[in-house]
Amino acid sequence: MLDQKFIRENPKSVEENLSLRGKVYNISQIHELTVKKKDIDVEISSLQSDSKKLSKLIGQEIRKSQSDNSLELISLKKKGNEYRIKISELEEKQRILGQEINNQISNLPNFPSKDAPIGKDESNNIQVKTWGDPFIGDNLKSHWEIGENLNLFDSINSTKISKSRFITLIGNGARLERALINFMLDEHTKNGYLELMPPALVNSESLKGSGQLPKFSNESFKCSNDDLWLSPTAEVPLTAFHKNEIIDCNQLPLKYVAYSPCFRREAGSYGKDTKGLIRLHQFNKVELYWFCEPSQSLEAHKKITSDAESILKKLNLPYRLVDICTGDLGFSSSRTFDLEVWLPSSKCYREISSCSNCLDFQARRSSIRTKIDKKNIYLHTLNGSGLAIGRTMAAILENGQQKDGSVRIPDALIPYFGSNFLKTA
RNA sequence: GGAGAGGUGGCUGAGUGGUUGAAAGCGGCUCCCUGCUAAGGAGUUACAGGAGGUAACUUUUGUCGAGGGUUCGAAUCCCUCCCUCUCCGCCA
Repeated sequence: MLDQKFIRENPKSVEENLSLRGKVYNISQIHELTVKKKDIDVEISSLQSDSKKLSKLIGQEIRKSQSDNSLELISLKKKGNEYRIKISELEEKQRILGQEINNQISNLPNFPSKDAPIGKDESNNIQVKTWGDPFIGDNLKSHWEIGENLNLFDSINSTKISKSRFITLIGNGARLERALINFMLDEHTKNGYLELMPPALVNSESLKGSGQLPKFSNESFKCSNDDLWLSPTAEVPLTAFHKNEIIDCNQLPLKYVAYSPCFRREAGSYGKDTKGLIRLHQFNKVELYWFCEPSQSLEAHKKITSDAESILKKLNLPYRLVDICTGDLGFSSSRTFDLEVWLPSSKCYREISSCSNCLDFQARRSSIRTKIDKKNIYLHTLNGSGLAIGRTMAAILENGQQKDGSVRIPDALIPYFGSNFLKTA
């Protein structure tokens, strides 16, 4: 959420900043509404002040005269009644305006960072660095072929259970998934993160708080009988964990790691990644999340990204770091670094982690603050996948594939998985 | 799902229509006293918004779970909702 006062006082600057996203934003209407609302706020405030004084006077008169229906009192009460009518009329206008403003501002994305590369879509993203040597060879199998050969997961039967884009992990596939979750959680907790296991169902407020609502209601699953949604990412419950709080600045930064199942409708992605583990309605993810003081967030962004990278390094998976351009930034983010893992079968890098600095955008929506120098200021929030489990499995299968059809398990994972190769049973 | 109880400031806890933004206590902060510590004394101590000021600050409004209503005036009366707790039932 952008600051309403800032919009009122700097409409031009708001438009310029938002337009970096490669789309024209016209906020003249919102601006006009905020100005109008301010005038009404001031008028109401002054009428209320008068009305309040009158009420006190009436109270004093009643006590003094021991009667509450003298001619003078009746006239004073009548005047009070006029105040009430006038104020309630204005309040109605104020309410409608406030709602409209809120509605419109909720649909505005965050300002892109000045440091983010300017561009209109993902073709303008910038590769910052690569790590490891991409595995290139002939006759390399896709992870879904490997999965089928080794009987690691099943999508056919899963459509019977649910529908397409669901998967059932089987035997060593399920075991590998579990090993990856435990491995990542252990690595991050060793690294100073506090583990949380939040609810998978979240209410509308929480989705608004992190930016998924109101604009992207189409992208999450909703429960029909309750105000609850299946969480699309642990970022949602983690943000909401501290909703409406003022956090002691001595406790900052707060660093959380959470495993959670994630649910996404993937509307509009028909025909994309229909095979394998890349794009599912339900997937597992280990998420990193920071709450920090504004002055720390640039540093925190580097740290959260390198914490996510450390997992890829330990798993010995080649990857690259991409600086997302202004036109490709997510709604809540001001700057995002994507980590993309090498997938030999498709000879390209695929997103496996997205590390974003949301500045105070989510904190303002969720009202999460801290007190610095006696002033309440909104915190900065950062999130990063550390990592998406399904895509990590896909990468391990493809990058670890051997000529004999087996898959080599990365050394770091062996203690968790229990053996060093995946073979046919 | 059935029955009951309850939601007040950082915490405990008073408060059923009129200077109550809210007693009292605890905690926090400032100052005083004291050789140190302990104890004692005085004061102070919520959040959000608006207006004015470069600022320190001044002023004003709203907020006693949330939203409505009654009234000149609501923490207090009425309605709706949410949440918490206890007991029973059901259940991983």
